[in-house]
Amino acid sequence: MSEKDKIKEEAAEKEVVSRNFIEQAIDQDLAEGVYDTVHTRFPPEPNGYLHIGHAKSILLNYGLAKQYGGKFNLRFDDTNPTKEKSEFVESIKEDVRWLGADYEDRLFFASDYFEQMYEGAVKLIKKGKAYVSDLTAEQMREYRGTLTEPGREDPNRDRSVEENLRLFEEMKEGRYADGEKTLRAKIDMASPNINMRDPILYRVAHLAHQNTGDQWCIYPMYDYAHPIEDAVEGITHSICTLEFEDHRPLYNWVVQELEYPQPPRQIEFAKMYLTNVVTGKRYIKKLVEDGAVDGWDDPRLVSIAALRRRGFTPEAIRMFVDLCGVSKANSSAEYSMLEYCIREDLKLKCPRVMAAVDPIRLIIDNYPAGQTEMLEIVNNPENEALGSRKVPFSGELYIDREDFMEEPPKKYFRLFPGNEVRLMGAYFVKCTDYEKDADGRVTAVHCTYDPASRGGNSPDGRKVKGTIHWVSAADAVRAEVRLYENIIDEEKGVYNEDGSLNLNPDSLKVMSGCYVEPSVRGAKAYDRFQFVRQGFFCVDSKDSRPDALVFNRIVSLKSSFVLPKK
RNA sequence: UGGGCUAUCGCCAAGCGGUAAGGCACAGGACUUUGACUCCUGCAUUCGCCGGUUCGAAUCCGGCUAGCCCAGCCA
Repeated sequence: MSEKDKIKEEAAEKEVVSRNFIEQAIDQDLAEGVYDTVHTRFPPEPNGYLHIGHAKSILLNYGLAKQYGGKFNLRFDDTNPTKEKSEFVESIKEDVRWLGADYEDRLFFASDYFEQMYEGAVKLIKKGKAYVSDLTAEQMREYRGTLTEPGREDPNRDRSVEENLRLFEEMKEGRYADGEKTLRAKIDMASPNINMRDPILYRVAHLAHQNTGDQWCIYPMYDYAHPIEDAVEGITHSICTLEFEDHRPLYNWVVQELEYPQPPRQIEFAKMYLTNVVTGKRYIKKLVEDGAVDGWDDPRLVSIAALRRRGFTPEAIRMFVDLCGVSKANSSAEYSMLEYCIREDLKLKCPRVMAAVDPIRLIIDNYPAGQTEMLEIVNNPENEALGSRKVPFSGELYIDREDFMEEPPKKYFRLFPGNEVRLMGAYFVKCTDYEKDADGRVTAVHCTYDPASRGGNSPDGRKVKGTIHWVSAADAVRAEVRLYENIIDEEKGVYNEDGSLNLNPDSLKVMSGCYVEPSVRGAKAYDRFQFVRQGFFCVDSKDSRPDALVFNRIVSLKSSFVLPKK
């Protein structure tokens, strides 16, 4: 009965899962009948690669649509041809799809609405709400005023509707050079909100656009274009980041003046990054140019492409985003939270296999010479569905260097002279001797095995404290394993005083002579494994070949074992 | 110094006037053929600060402090 109460309580707890402030706003809108559906969008400018920060926006928007039975659009905000490339629209589409944010057939481009935007501008001019300005960029800045002083009115502010119409038409026809004329909204030059001081709606730019080519030489500004894009697509909740809060009055001004029947509602949230990561385009560009990283998808980076290559799953990223939550407080999540998510996701999904990343030989002196036997080992003790495999065992194995010590500290319960351990899934072995090279480096460890302990248990009930992993030398698959640490030196923080990055010199360790058990032979790109006692690993999609496997360490296993310092 | 926003445990984050959820991290312990996993246990007499209202305040009011954003013909 107390058992029942517990279950009840747990169920109640689940019901009470709190809603974030955006969900609360949507609930209210729905309850009040402001909207009867939810339609969101992810509106990236195709000017670079997506990173973990974008994942939050994508998954938040997609998740909301799904949760409320609504729709989700992918829309490229391509209103500034100077920065945009079709290369980026392709990579963004790939990343969004990979993350699982299904926009179905709703892929849009802001540039598809250029005609409507133009007509909207004409409408504003006719309403006396917009005018053509002759001010240069520099003059514009002077007239704008400062944070504390109001701006001054544009000398062209009171041009007639007819003249504005003619001038704007001429802008469109290409009669003016870049920067010669702009179209401005007529709002309030004395507004304490600088965004409302007659913001520019259109600028002239004689430039080919990635989507519309040479069709246009005037391009709408974000503040004018974005509300139109949302309204045209029937977006109900336009979710963006905090820095646009000041733009909301302008957003509302546009949809109101253009008289859209069901204006969308802009809601801002705080973007969240990870602590100690690099996301700045300039910085990453420099790392790539300097050869400090392998490219924009170097597994040490946190672009979506990098995370994918490292071996992260969309599920783990989704879990991470969910765990972080949504709020308006600027924050930065610790990397350990992401690590938790990927371990949690992979724990049951991956087969657990054995690999000697830094191998030394283990010779079983009393094992019949030339003999090999096949041992059946389960692939994942926590997930029977993954079945089992046969692993060859012989008298000469590889083990990891860390699993042997000549002079062990206290509480070390791996291999050392005289100590007995279990070879996982195989036999008990007792260390009898070891060999060193001229430099004093251990090259081989000798032991004897107990034939009665086959499978890993002794019939006499004898216990061992340590269990180590192994690979049969003659059957092992040679592989390269790449061990990653944060590319940033976490002790010092991301940036140096001069603005350069504090790089961690040990962020990449390439282990080239690793031995992996034969069951991984033929592993393909993105195949993931747990290397028992070590971590989760993923076949590198760029450099791995069937006959020369390359593994990326996605994340290590947690460990409370630390070797005491000598 | 104008405007906007934010402040709850090391990091996220609930809380919406009735007496501080949860997760990550961390620390103990149990279990263990992964020093993993799992399971227990611990982890904010206190909500940026100071006042006020109230029987009662993290929640309401006033004042202060700190941080973030805004003066692109970028988004």
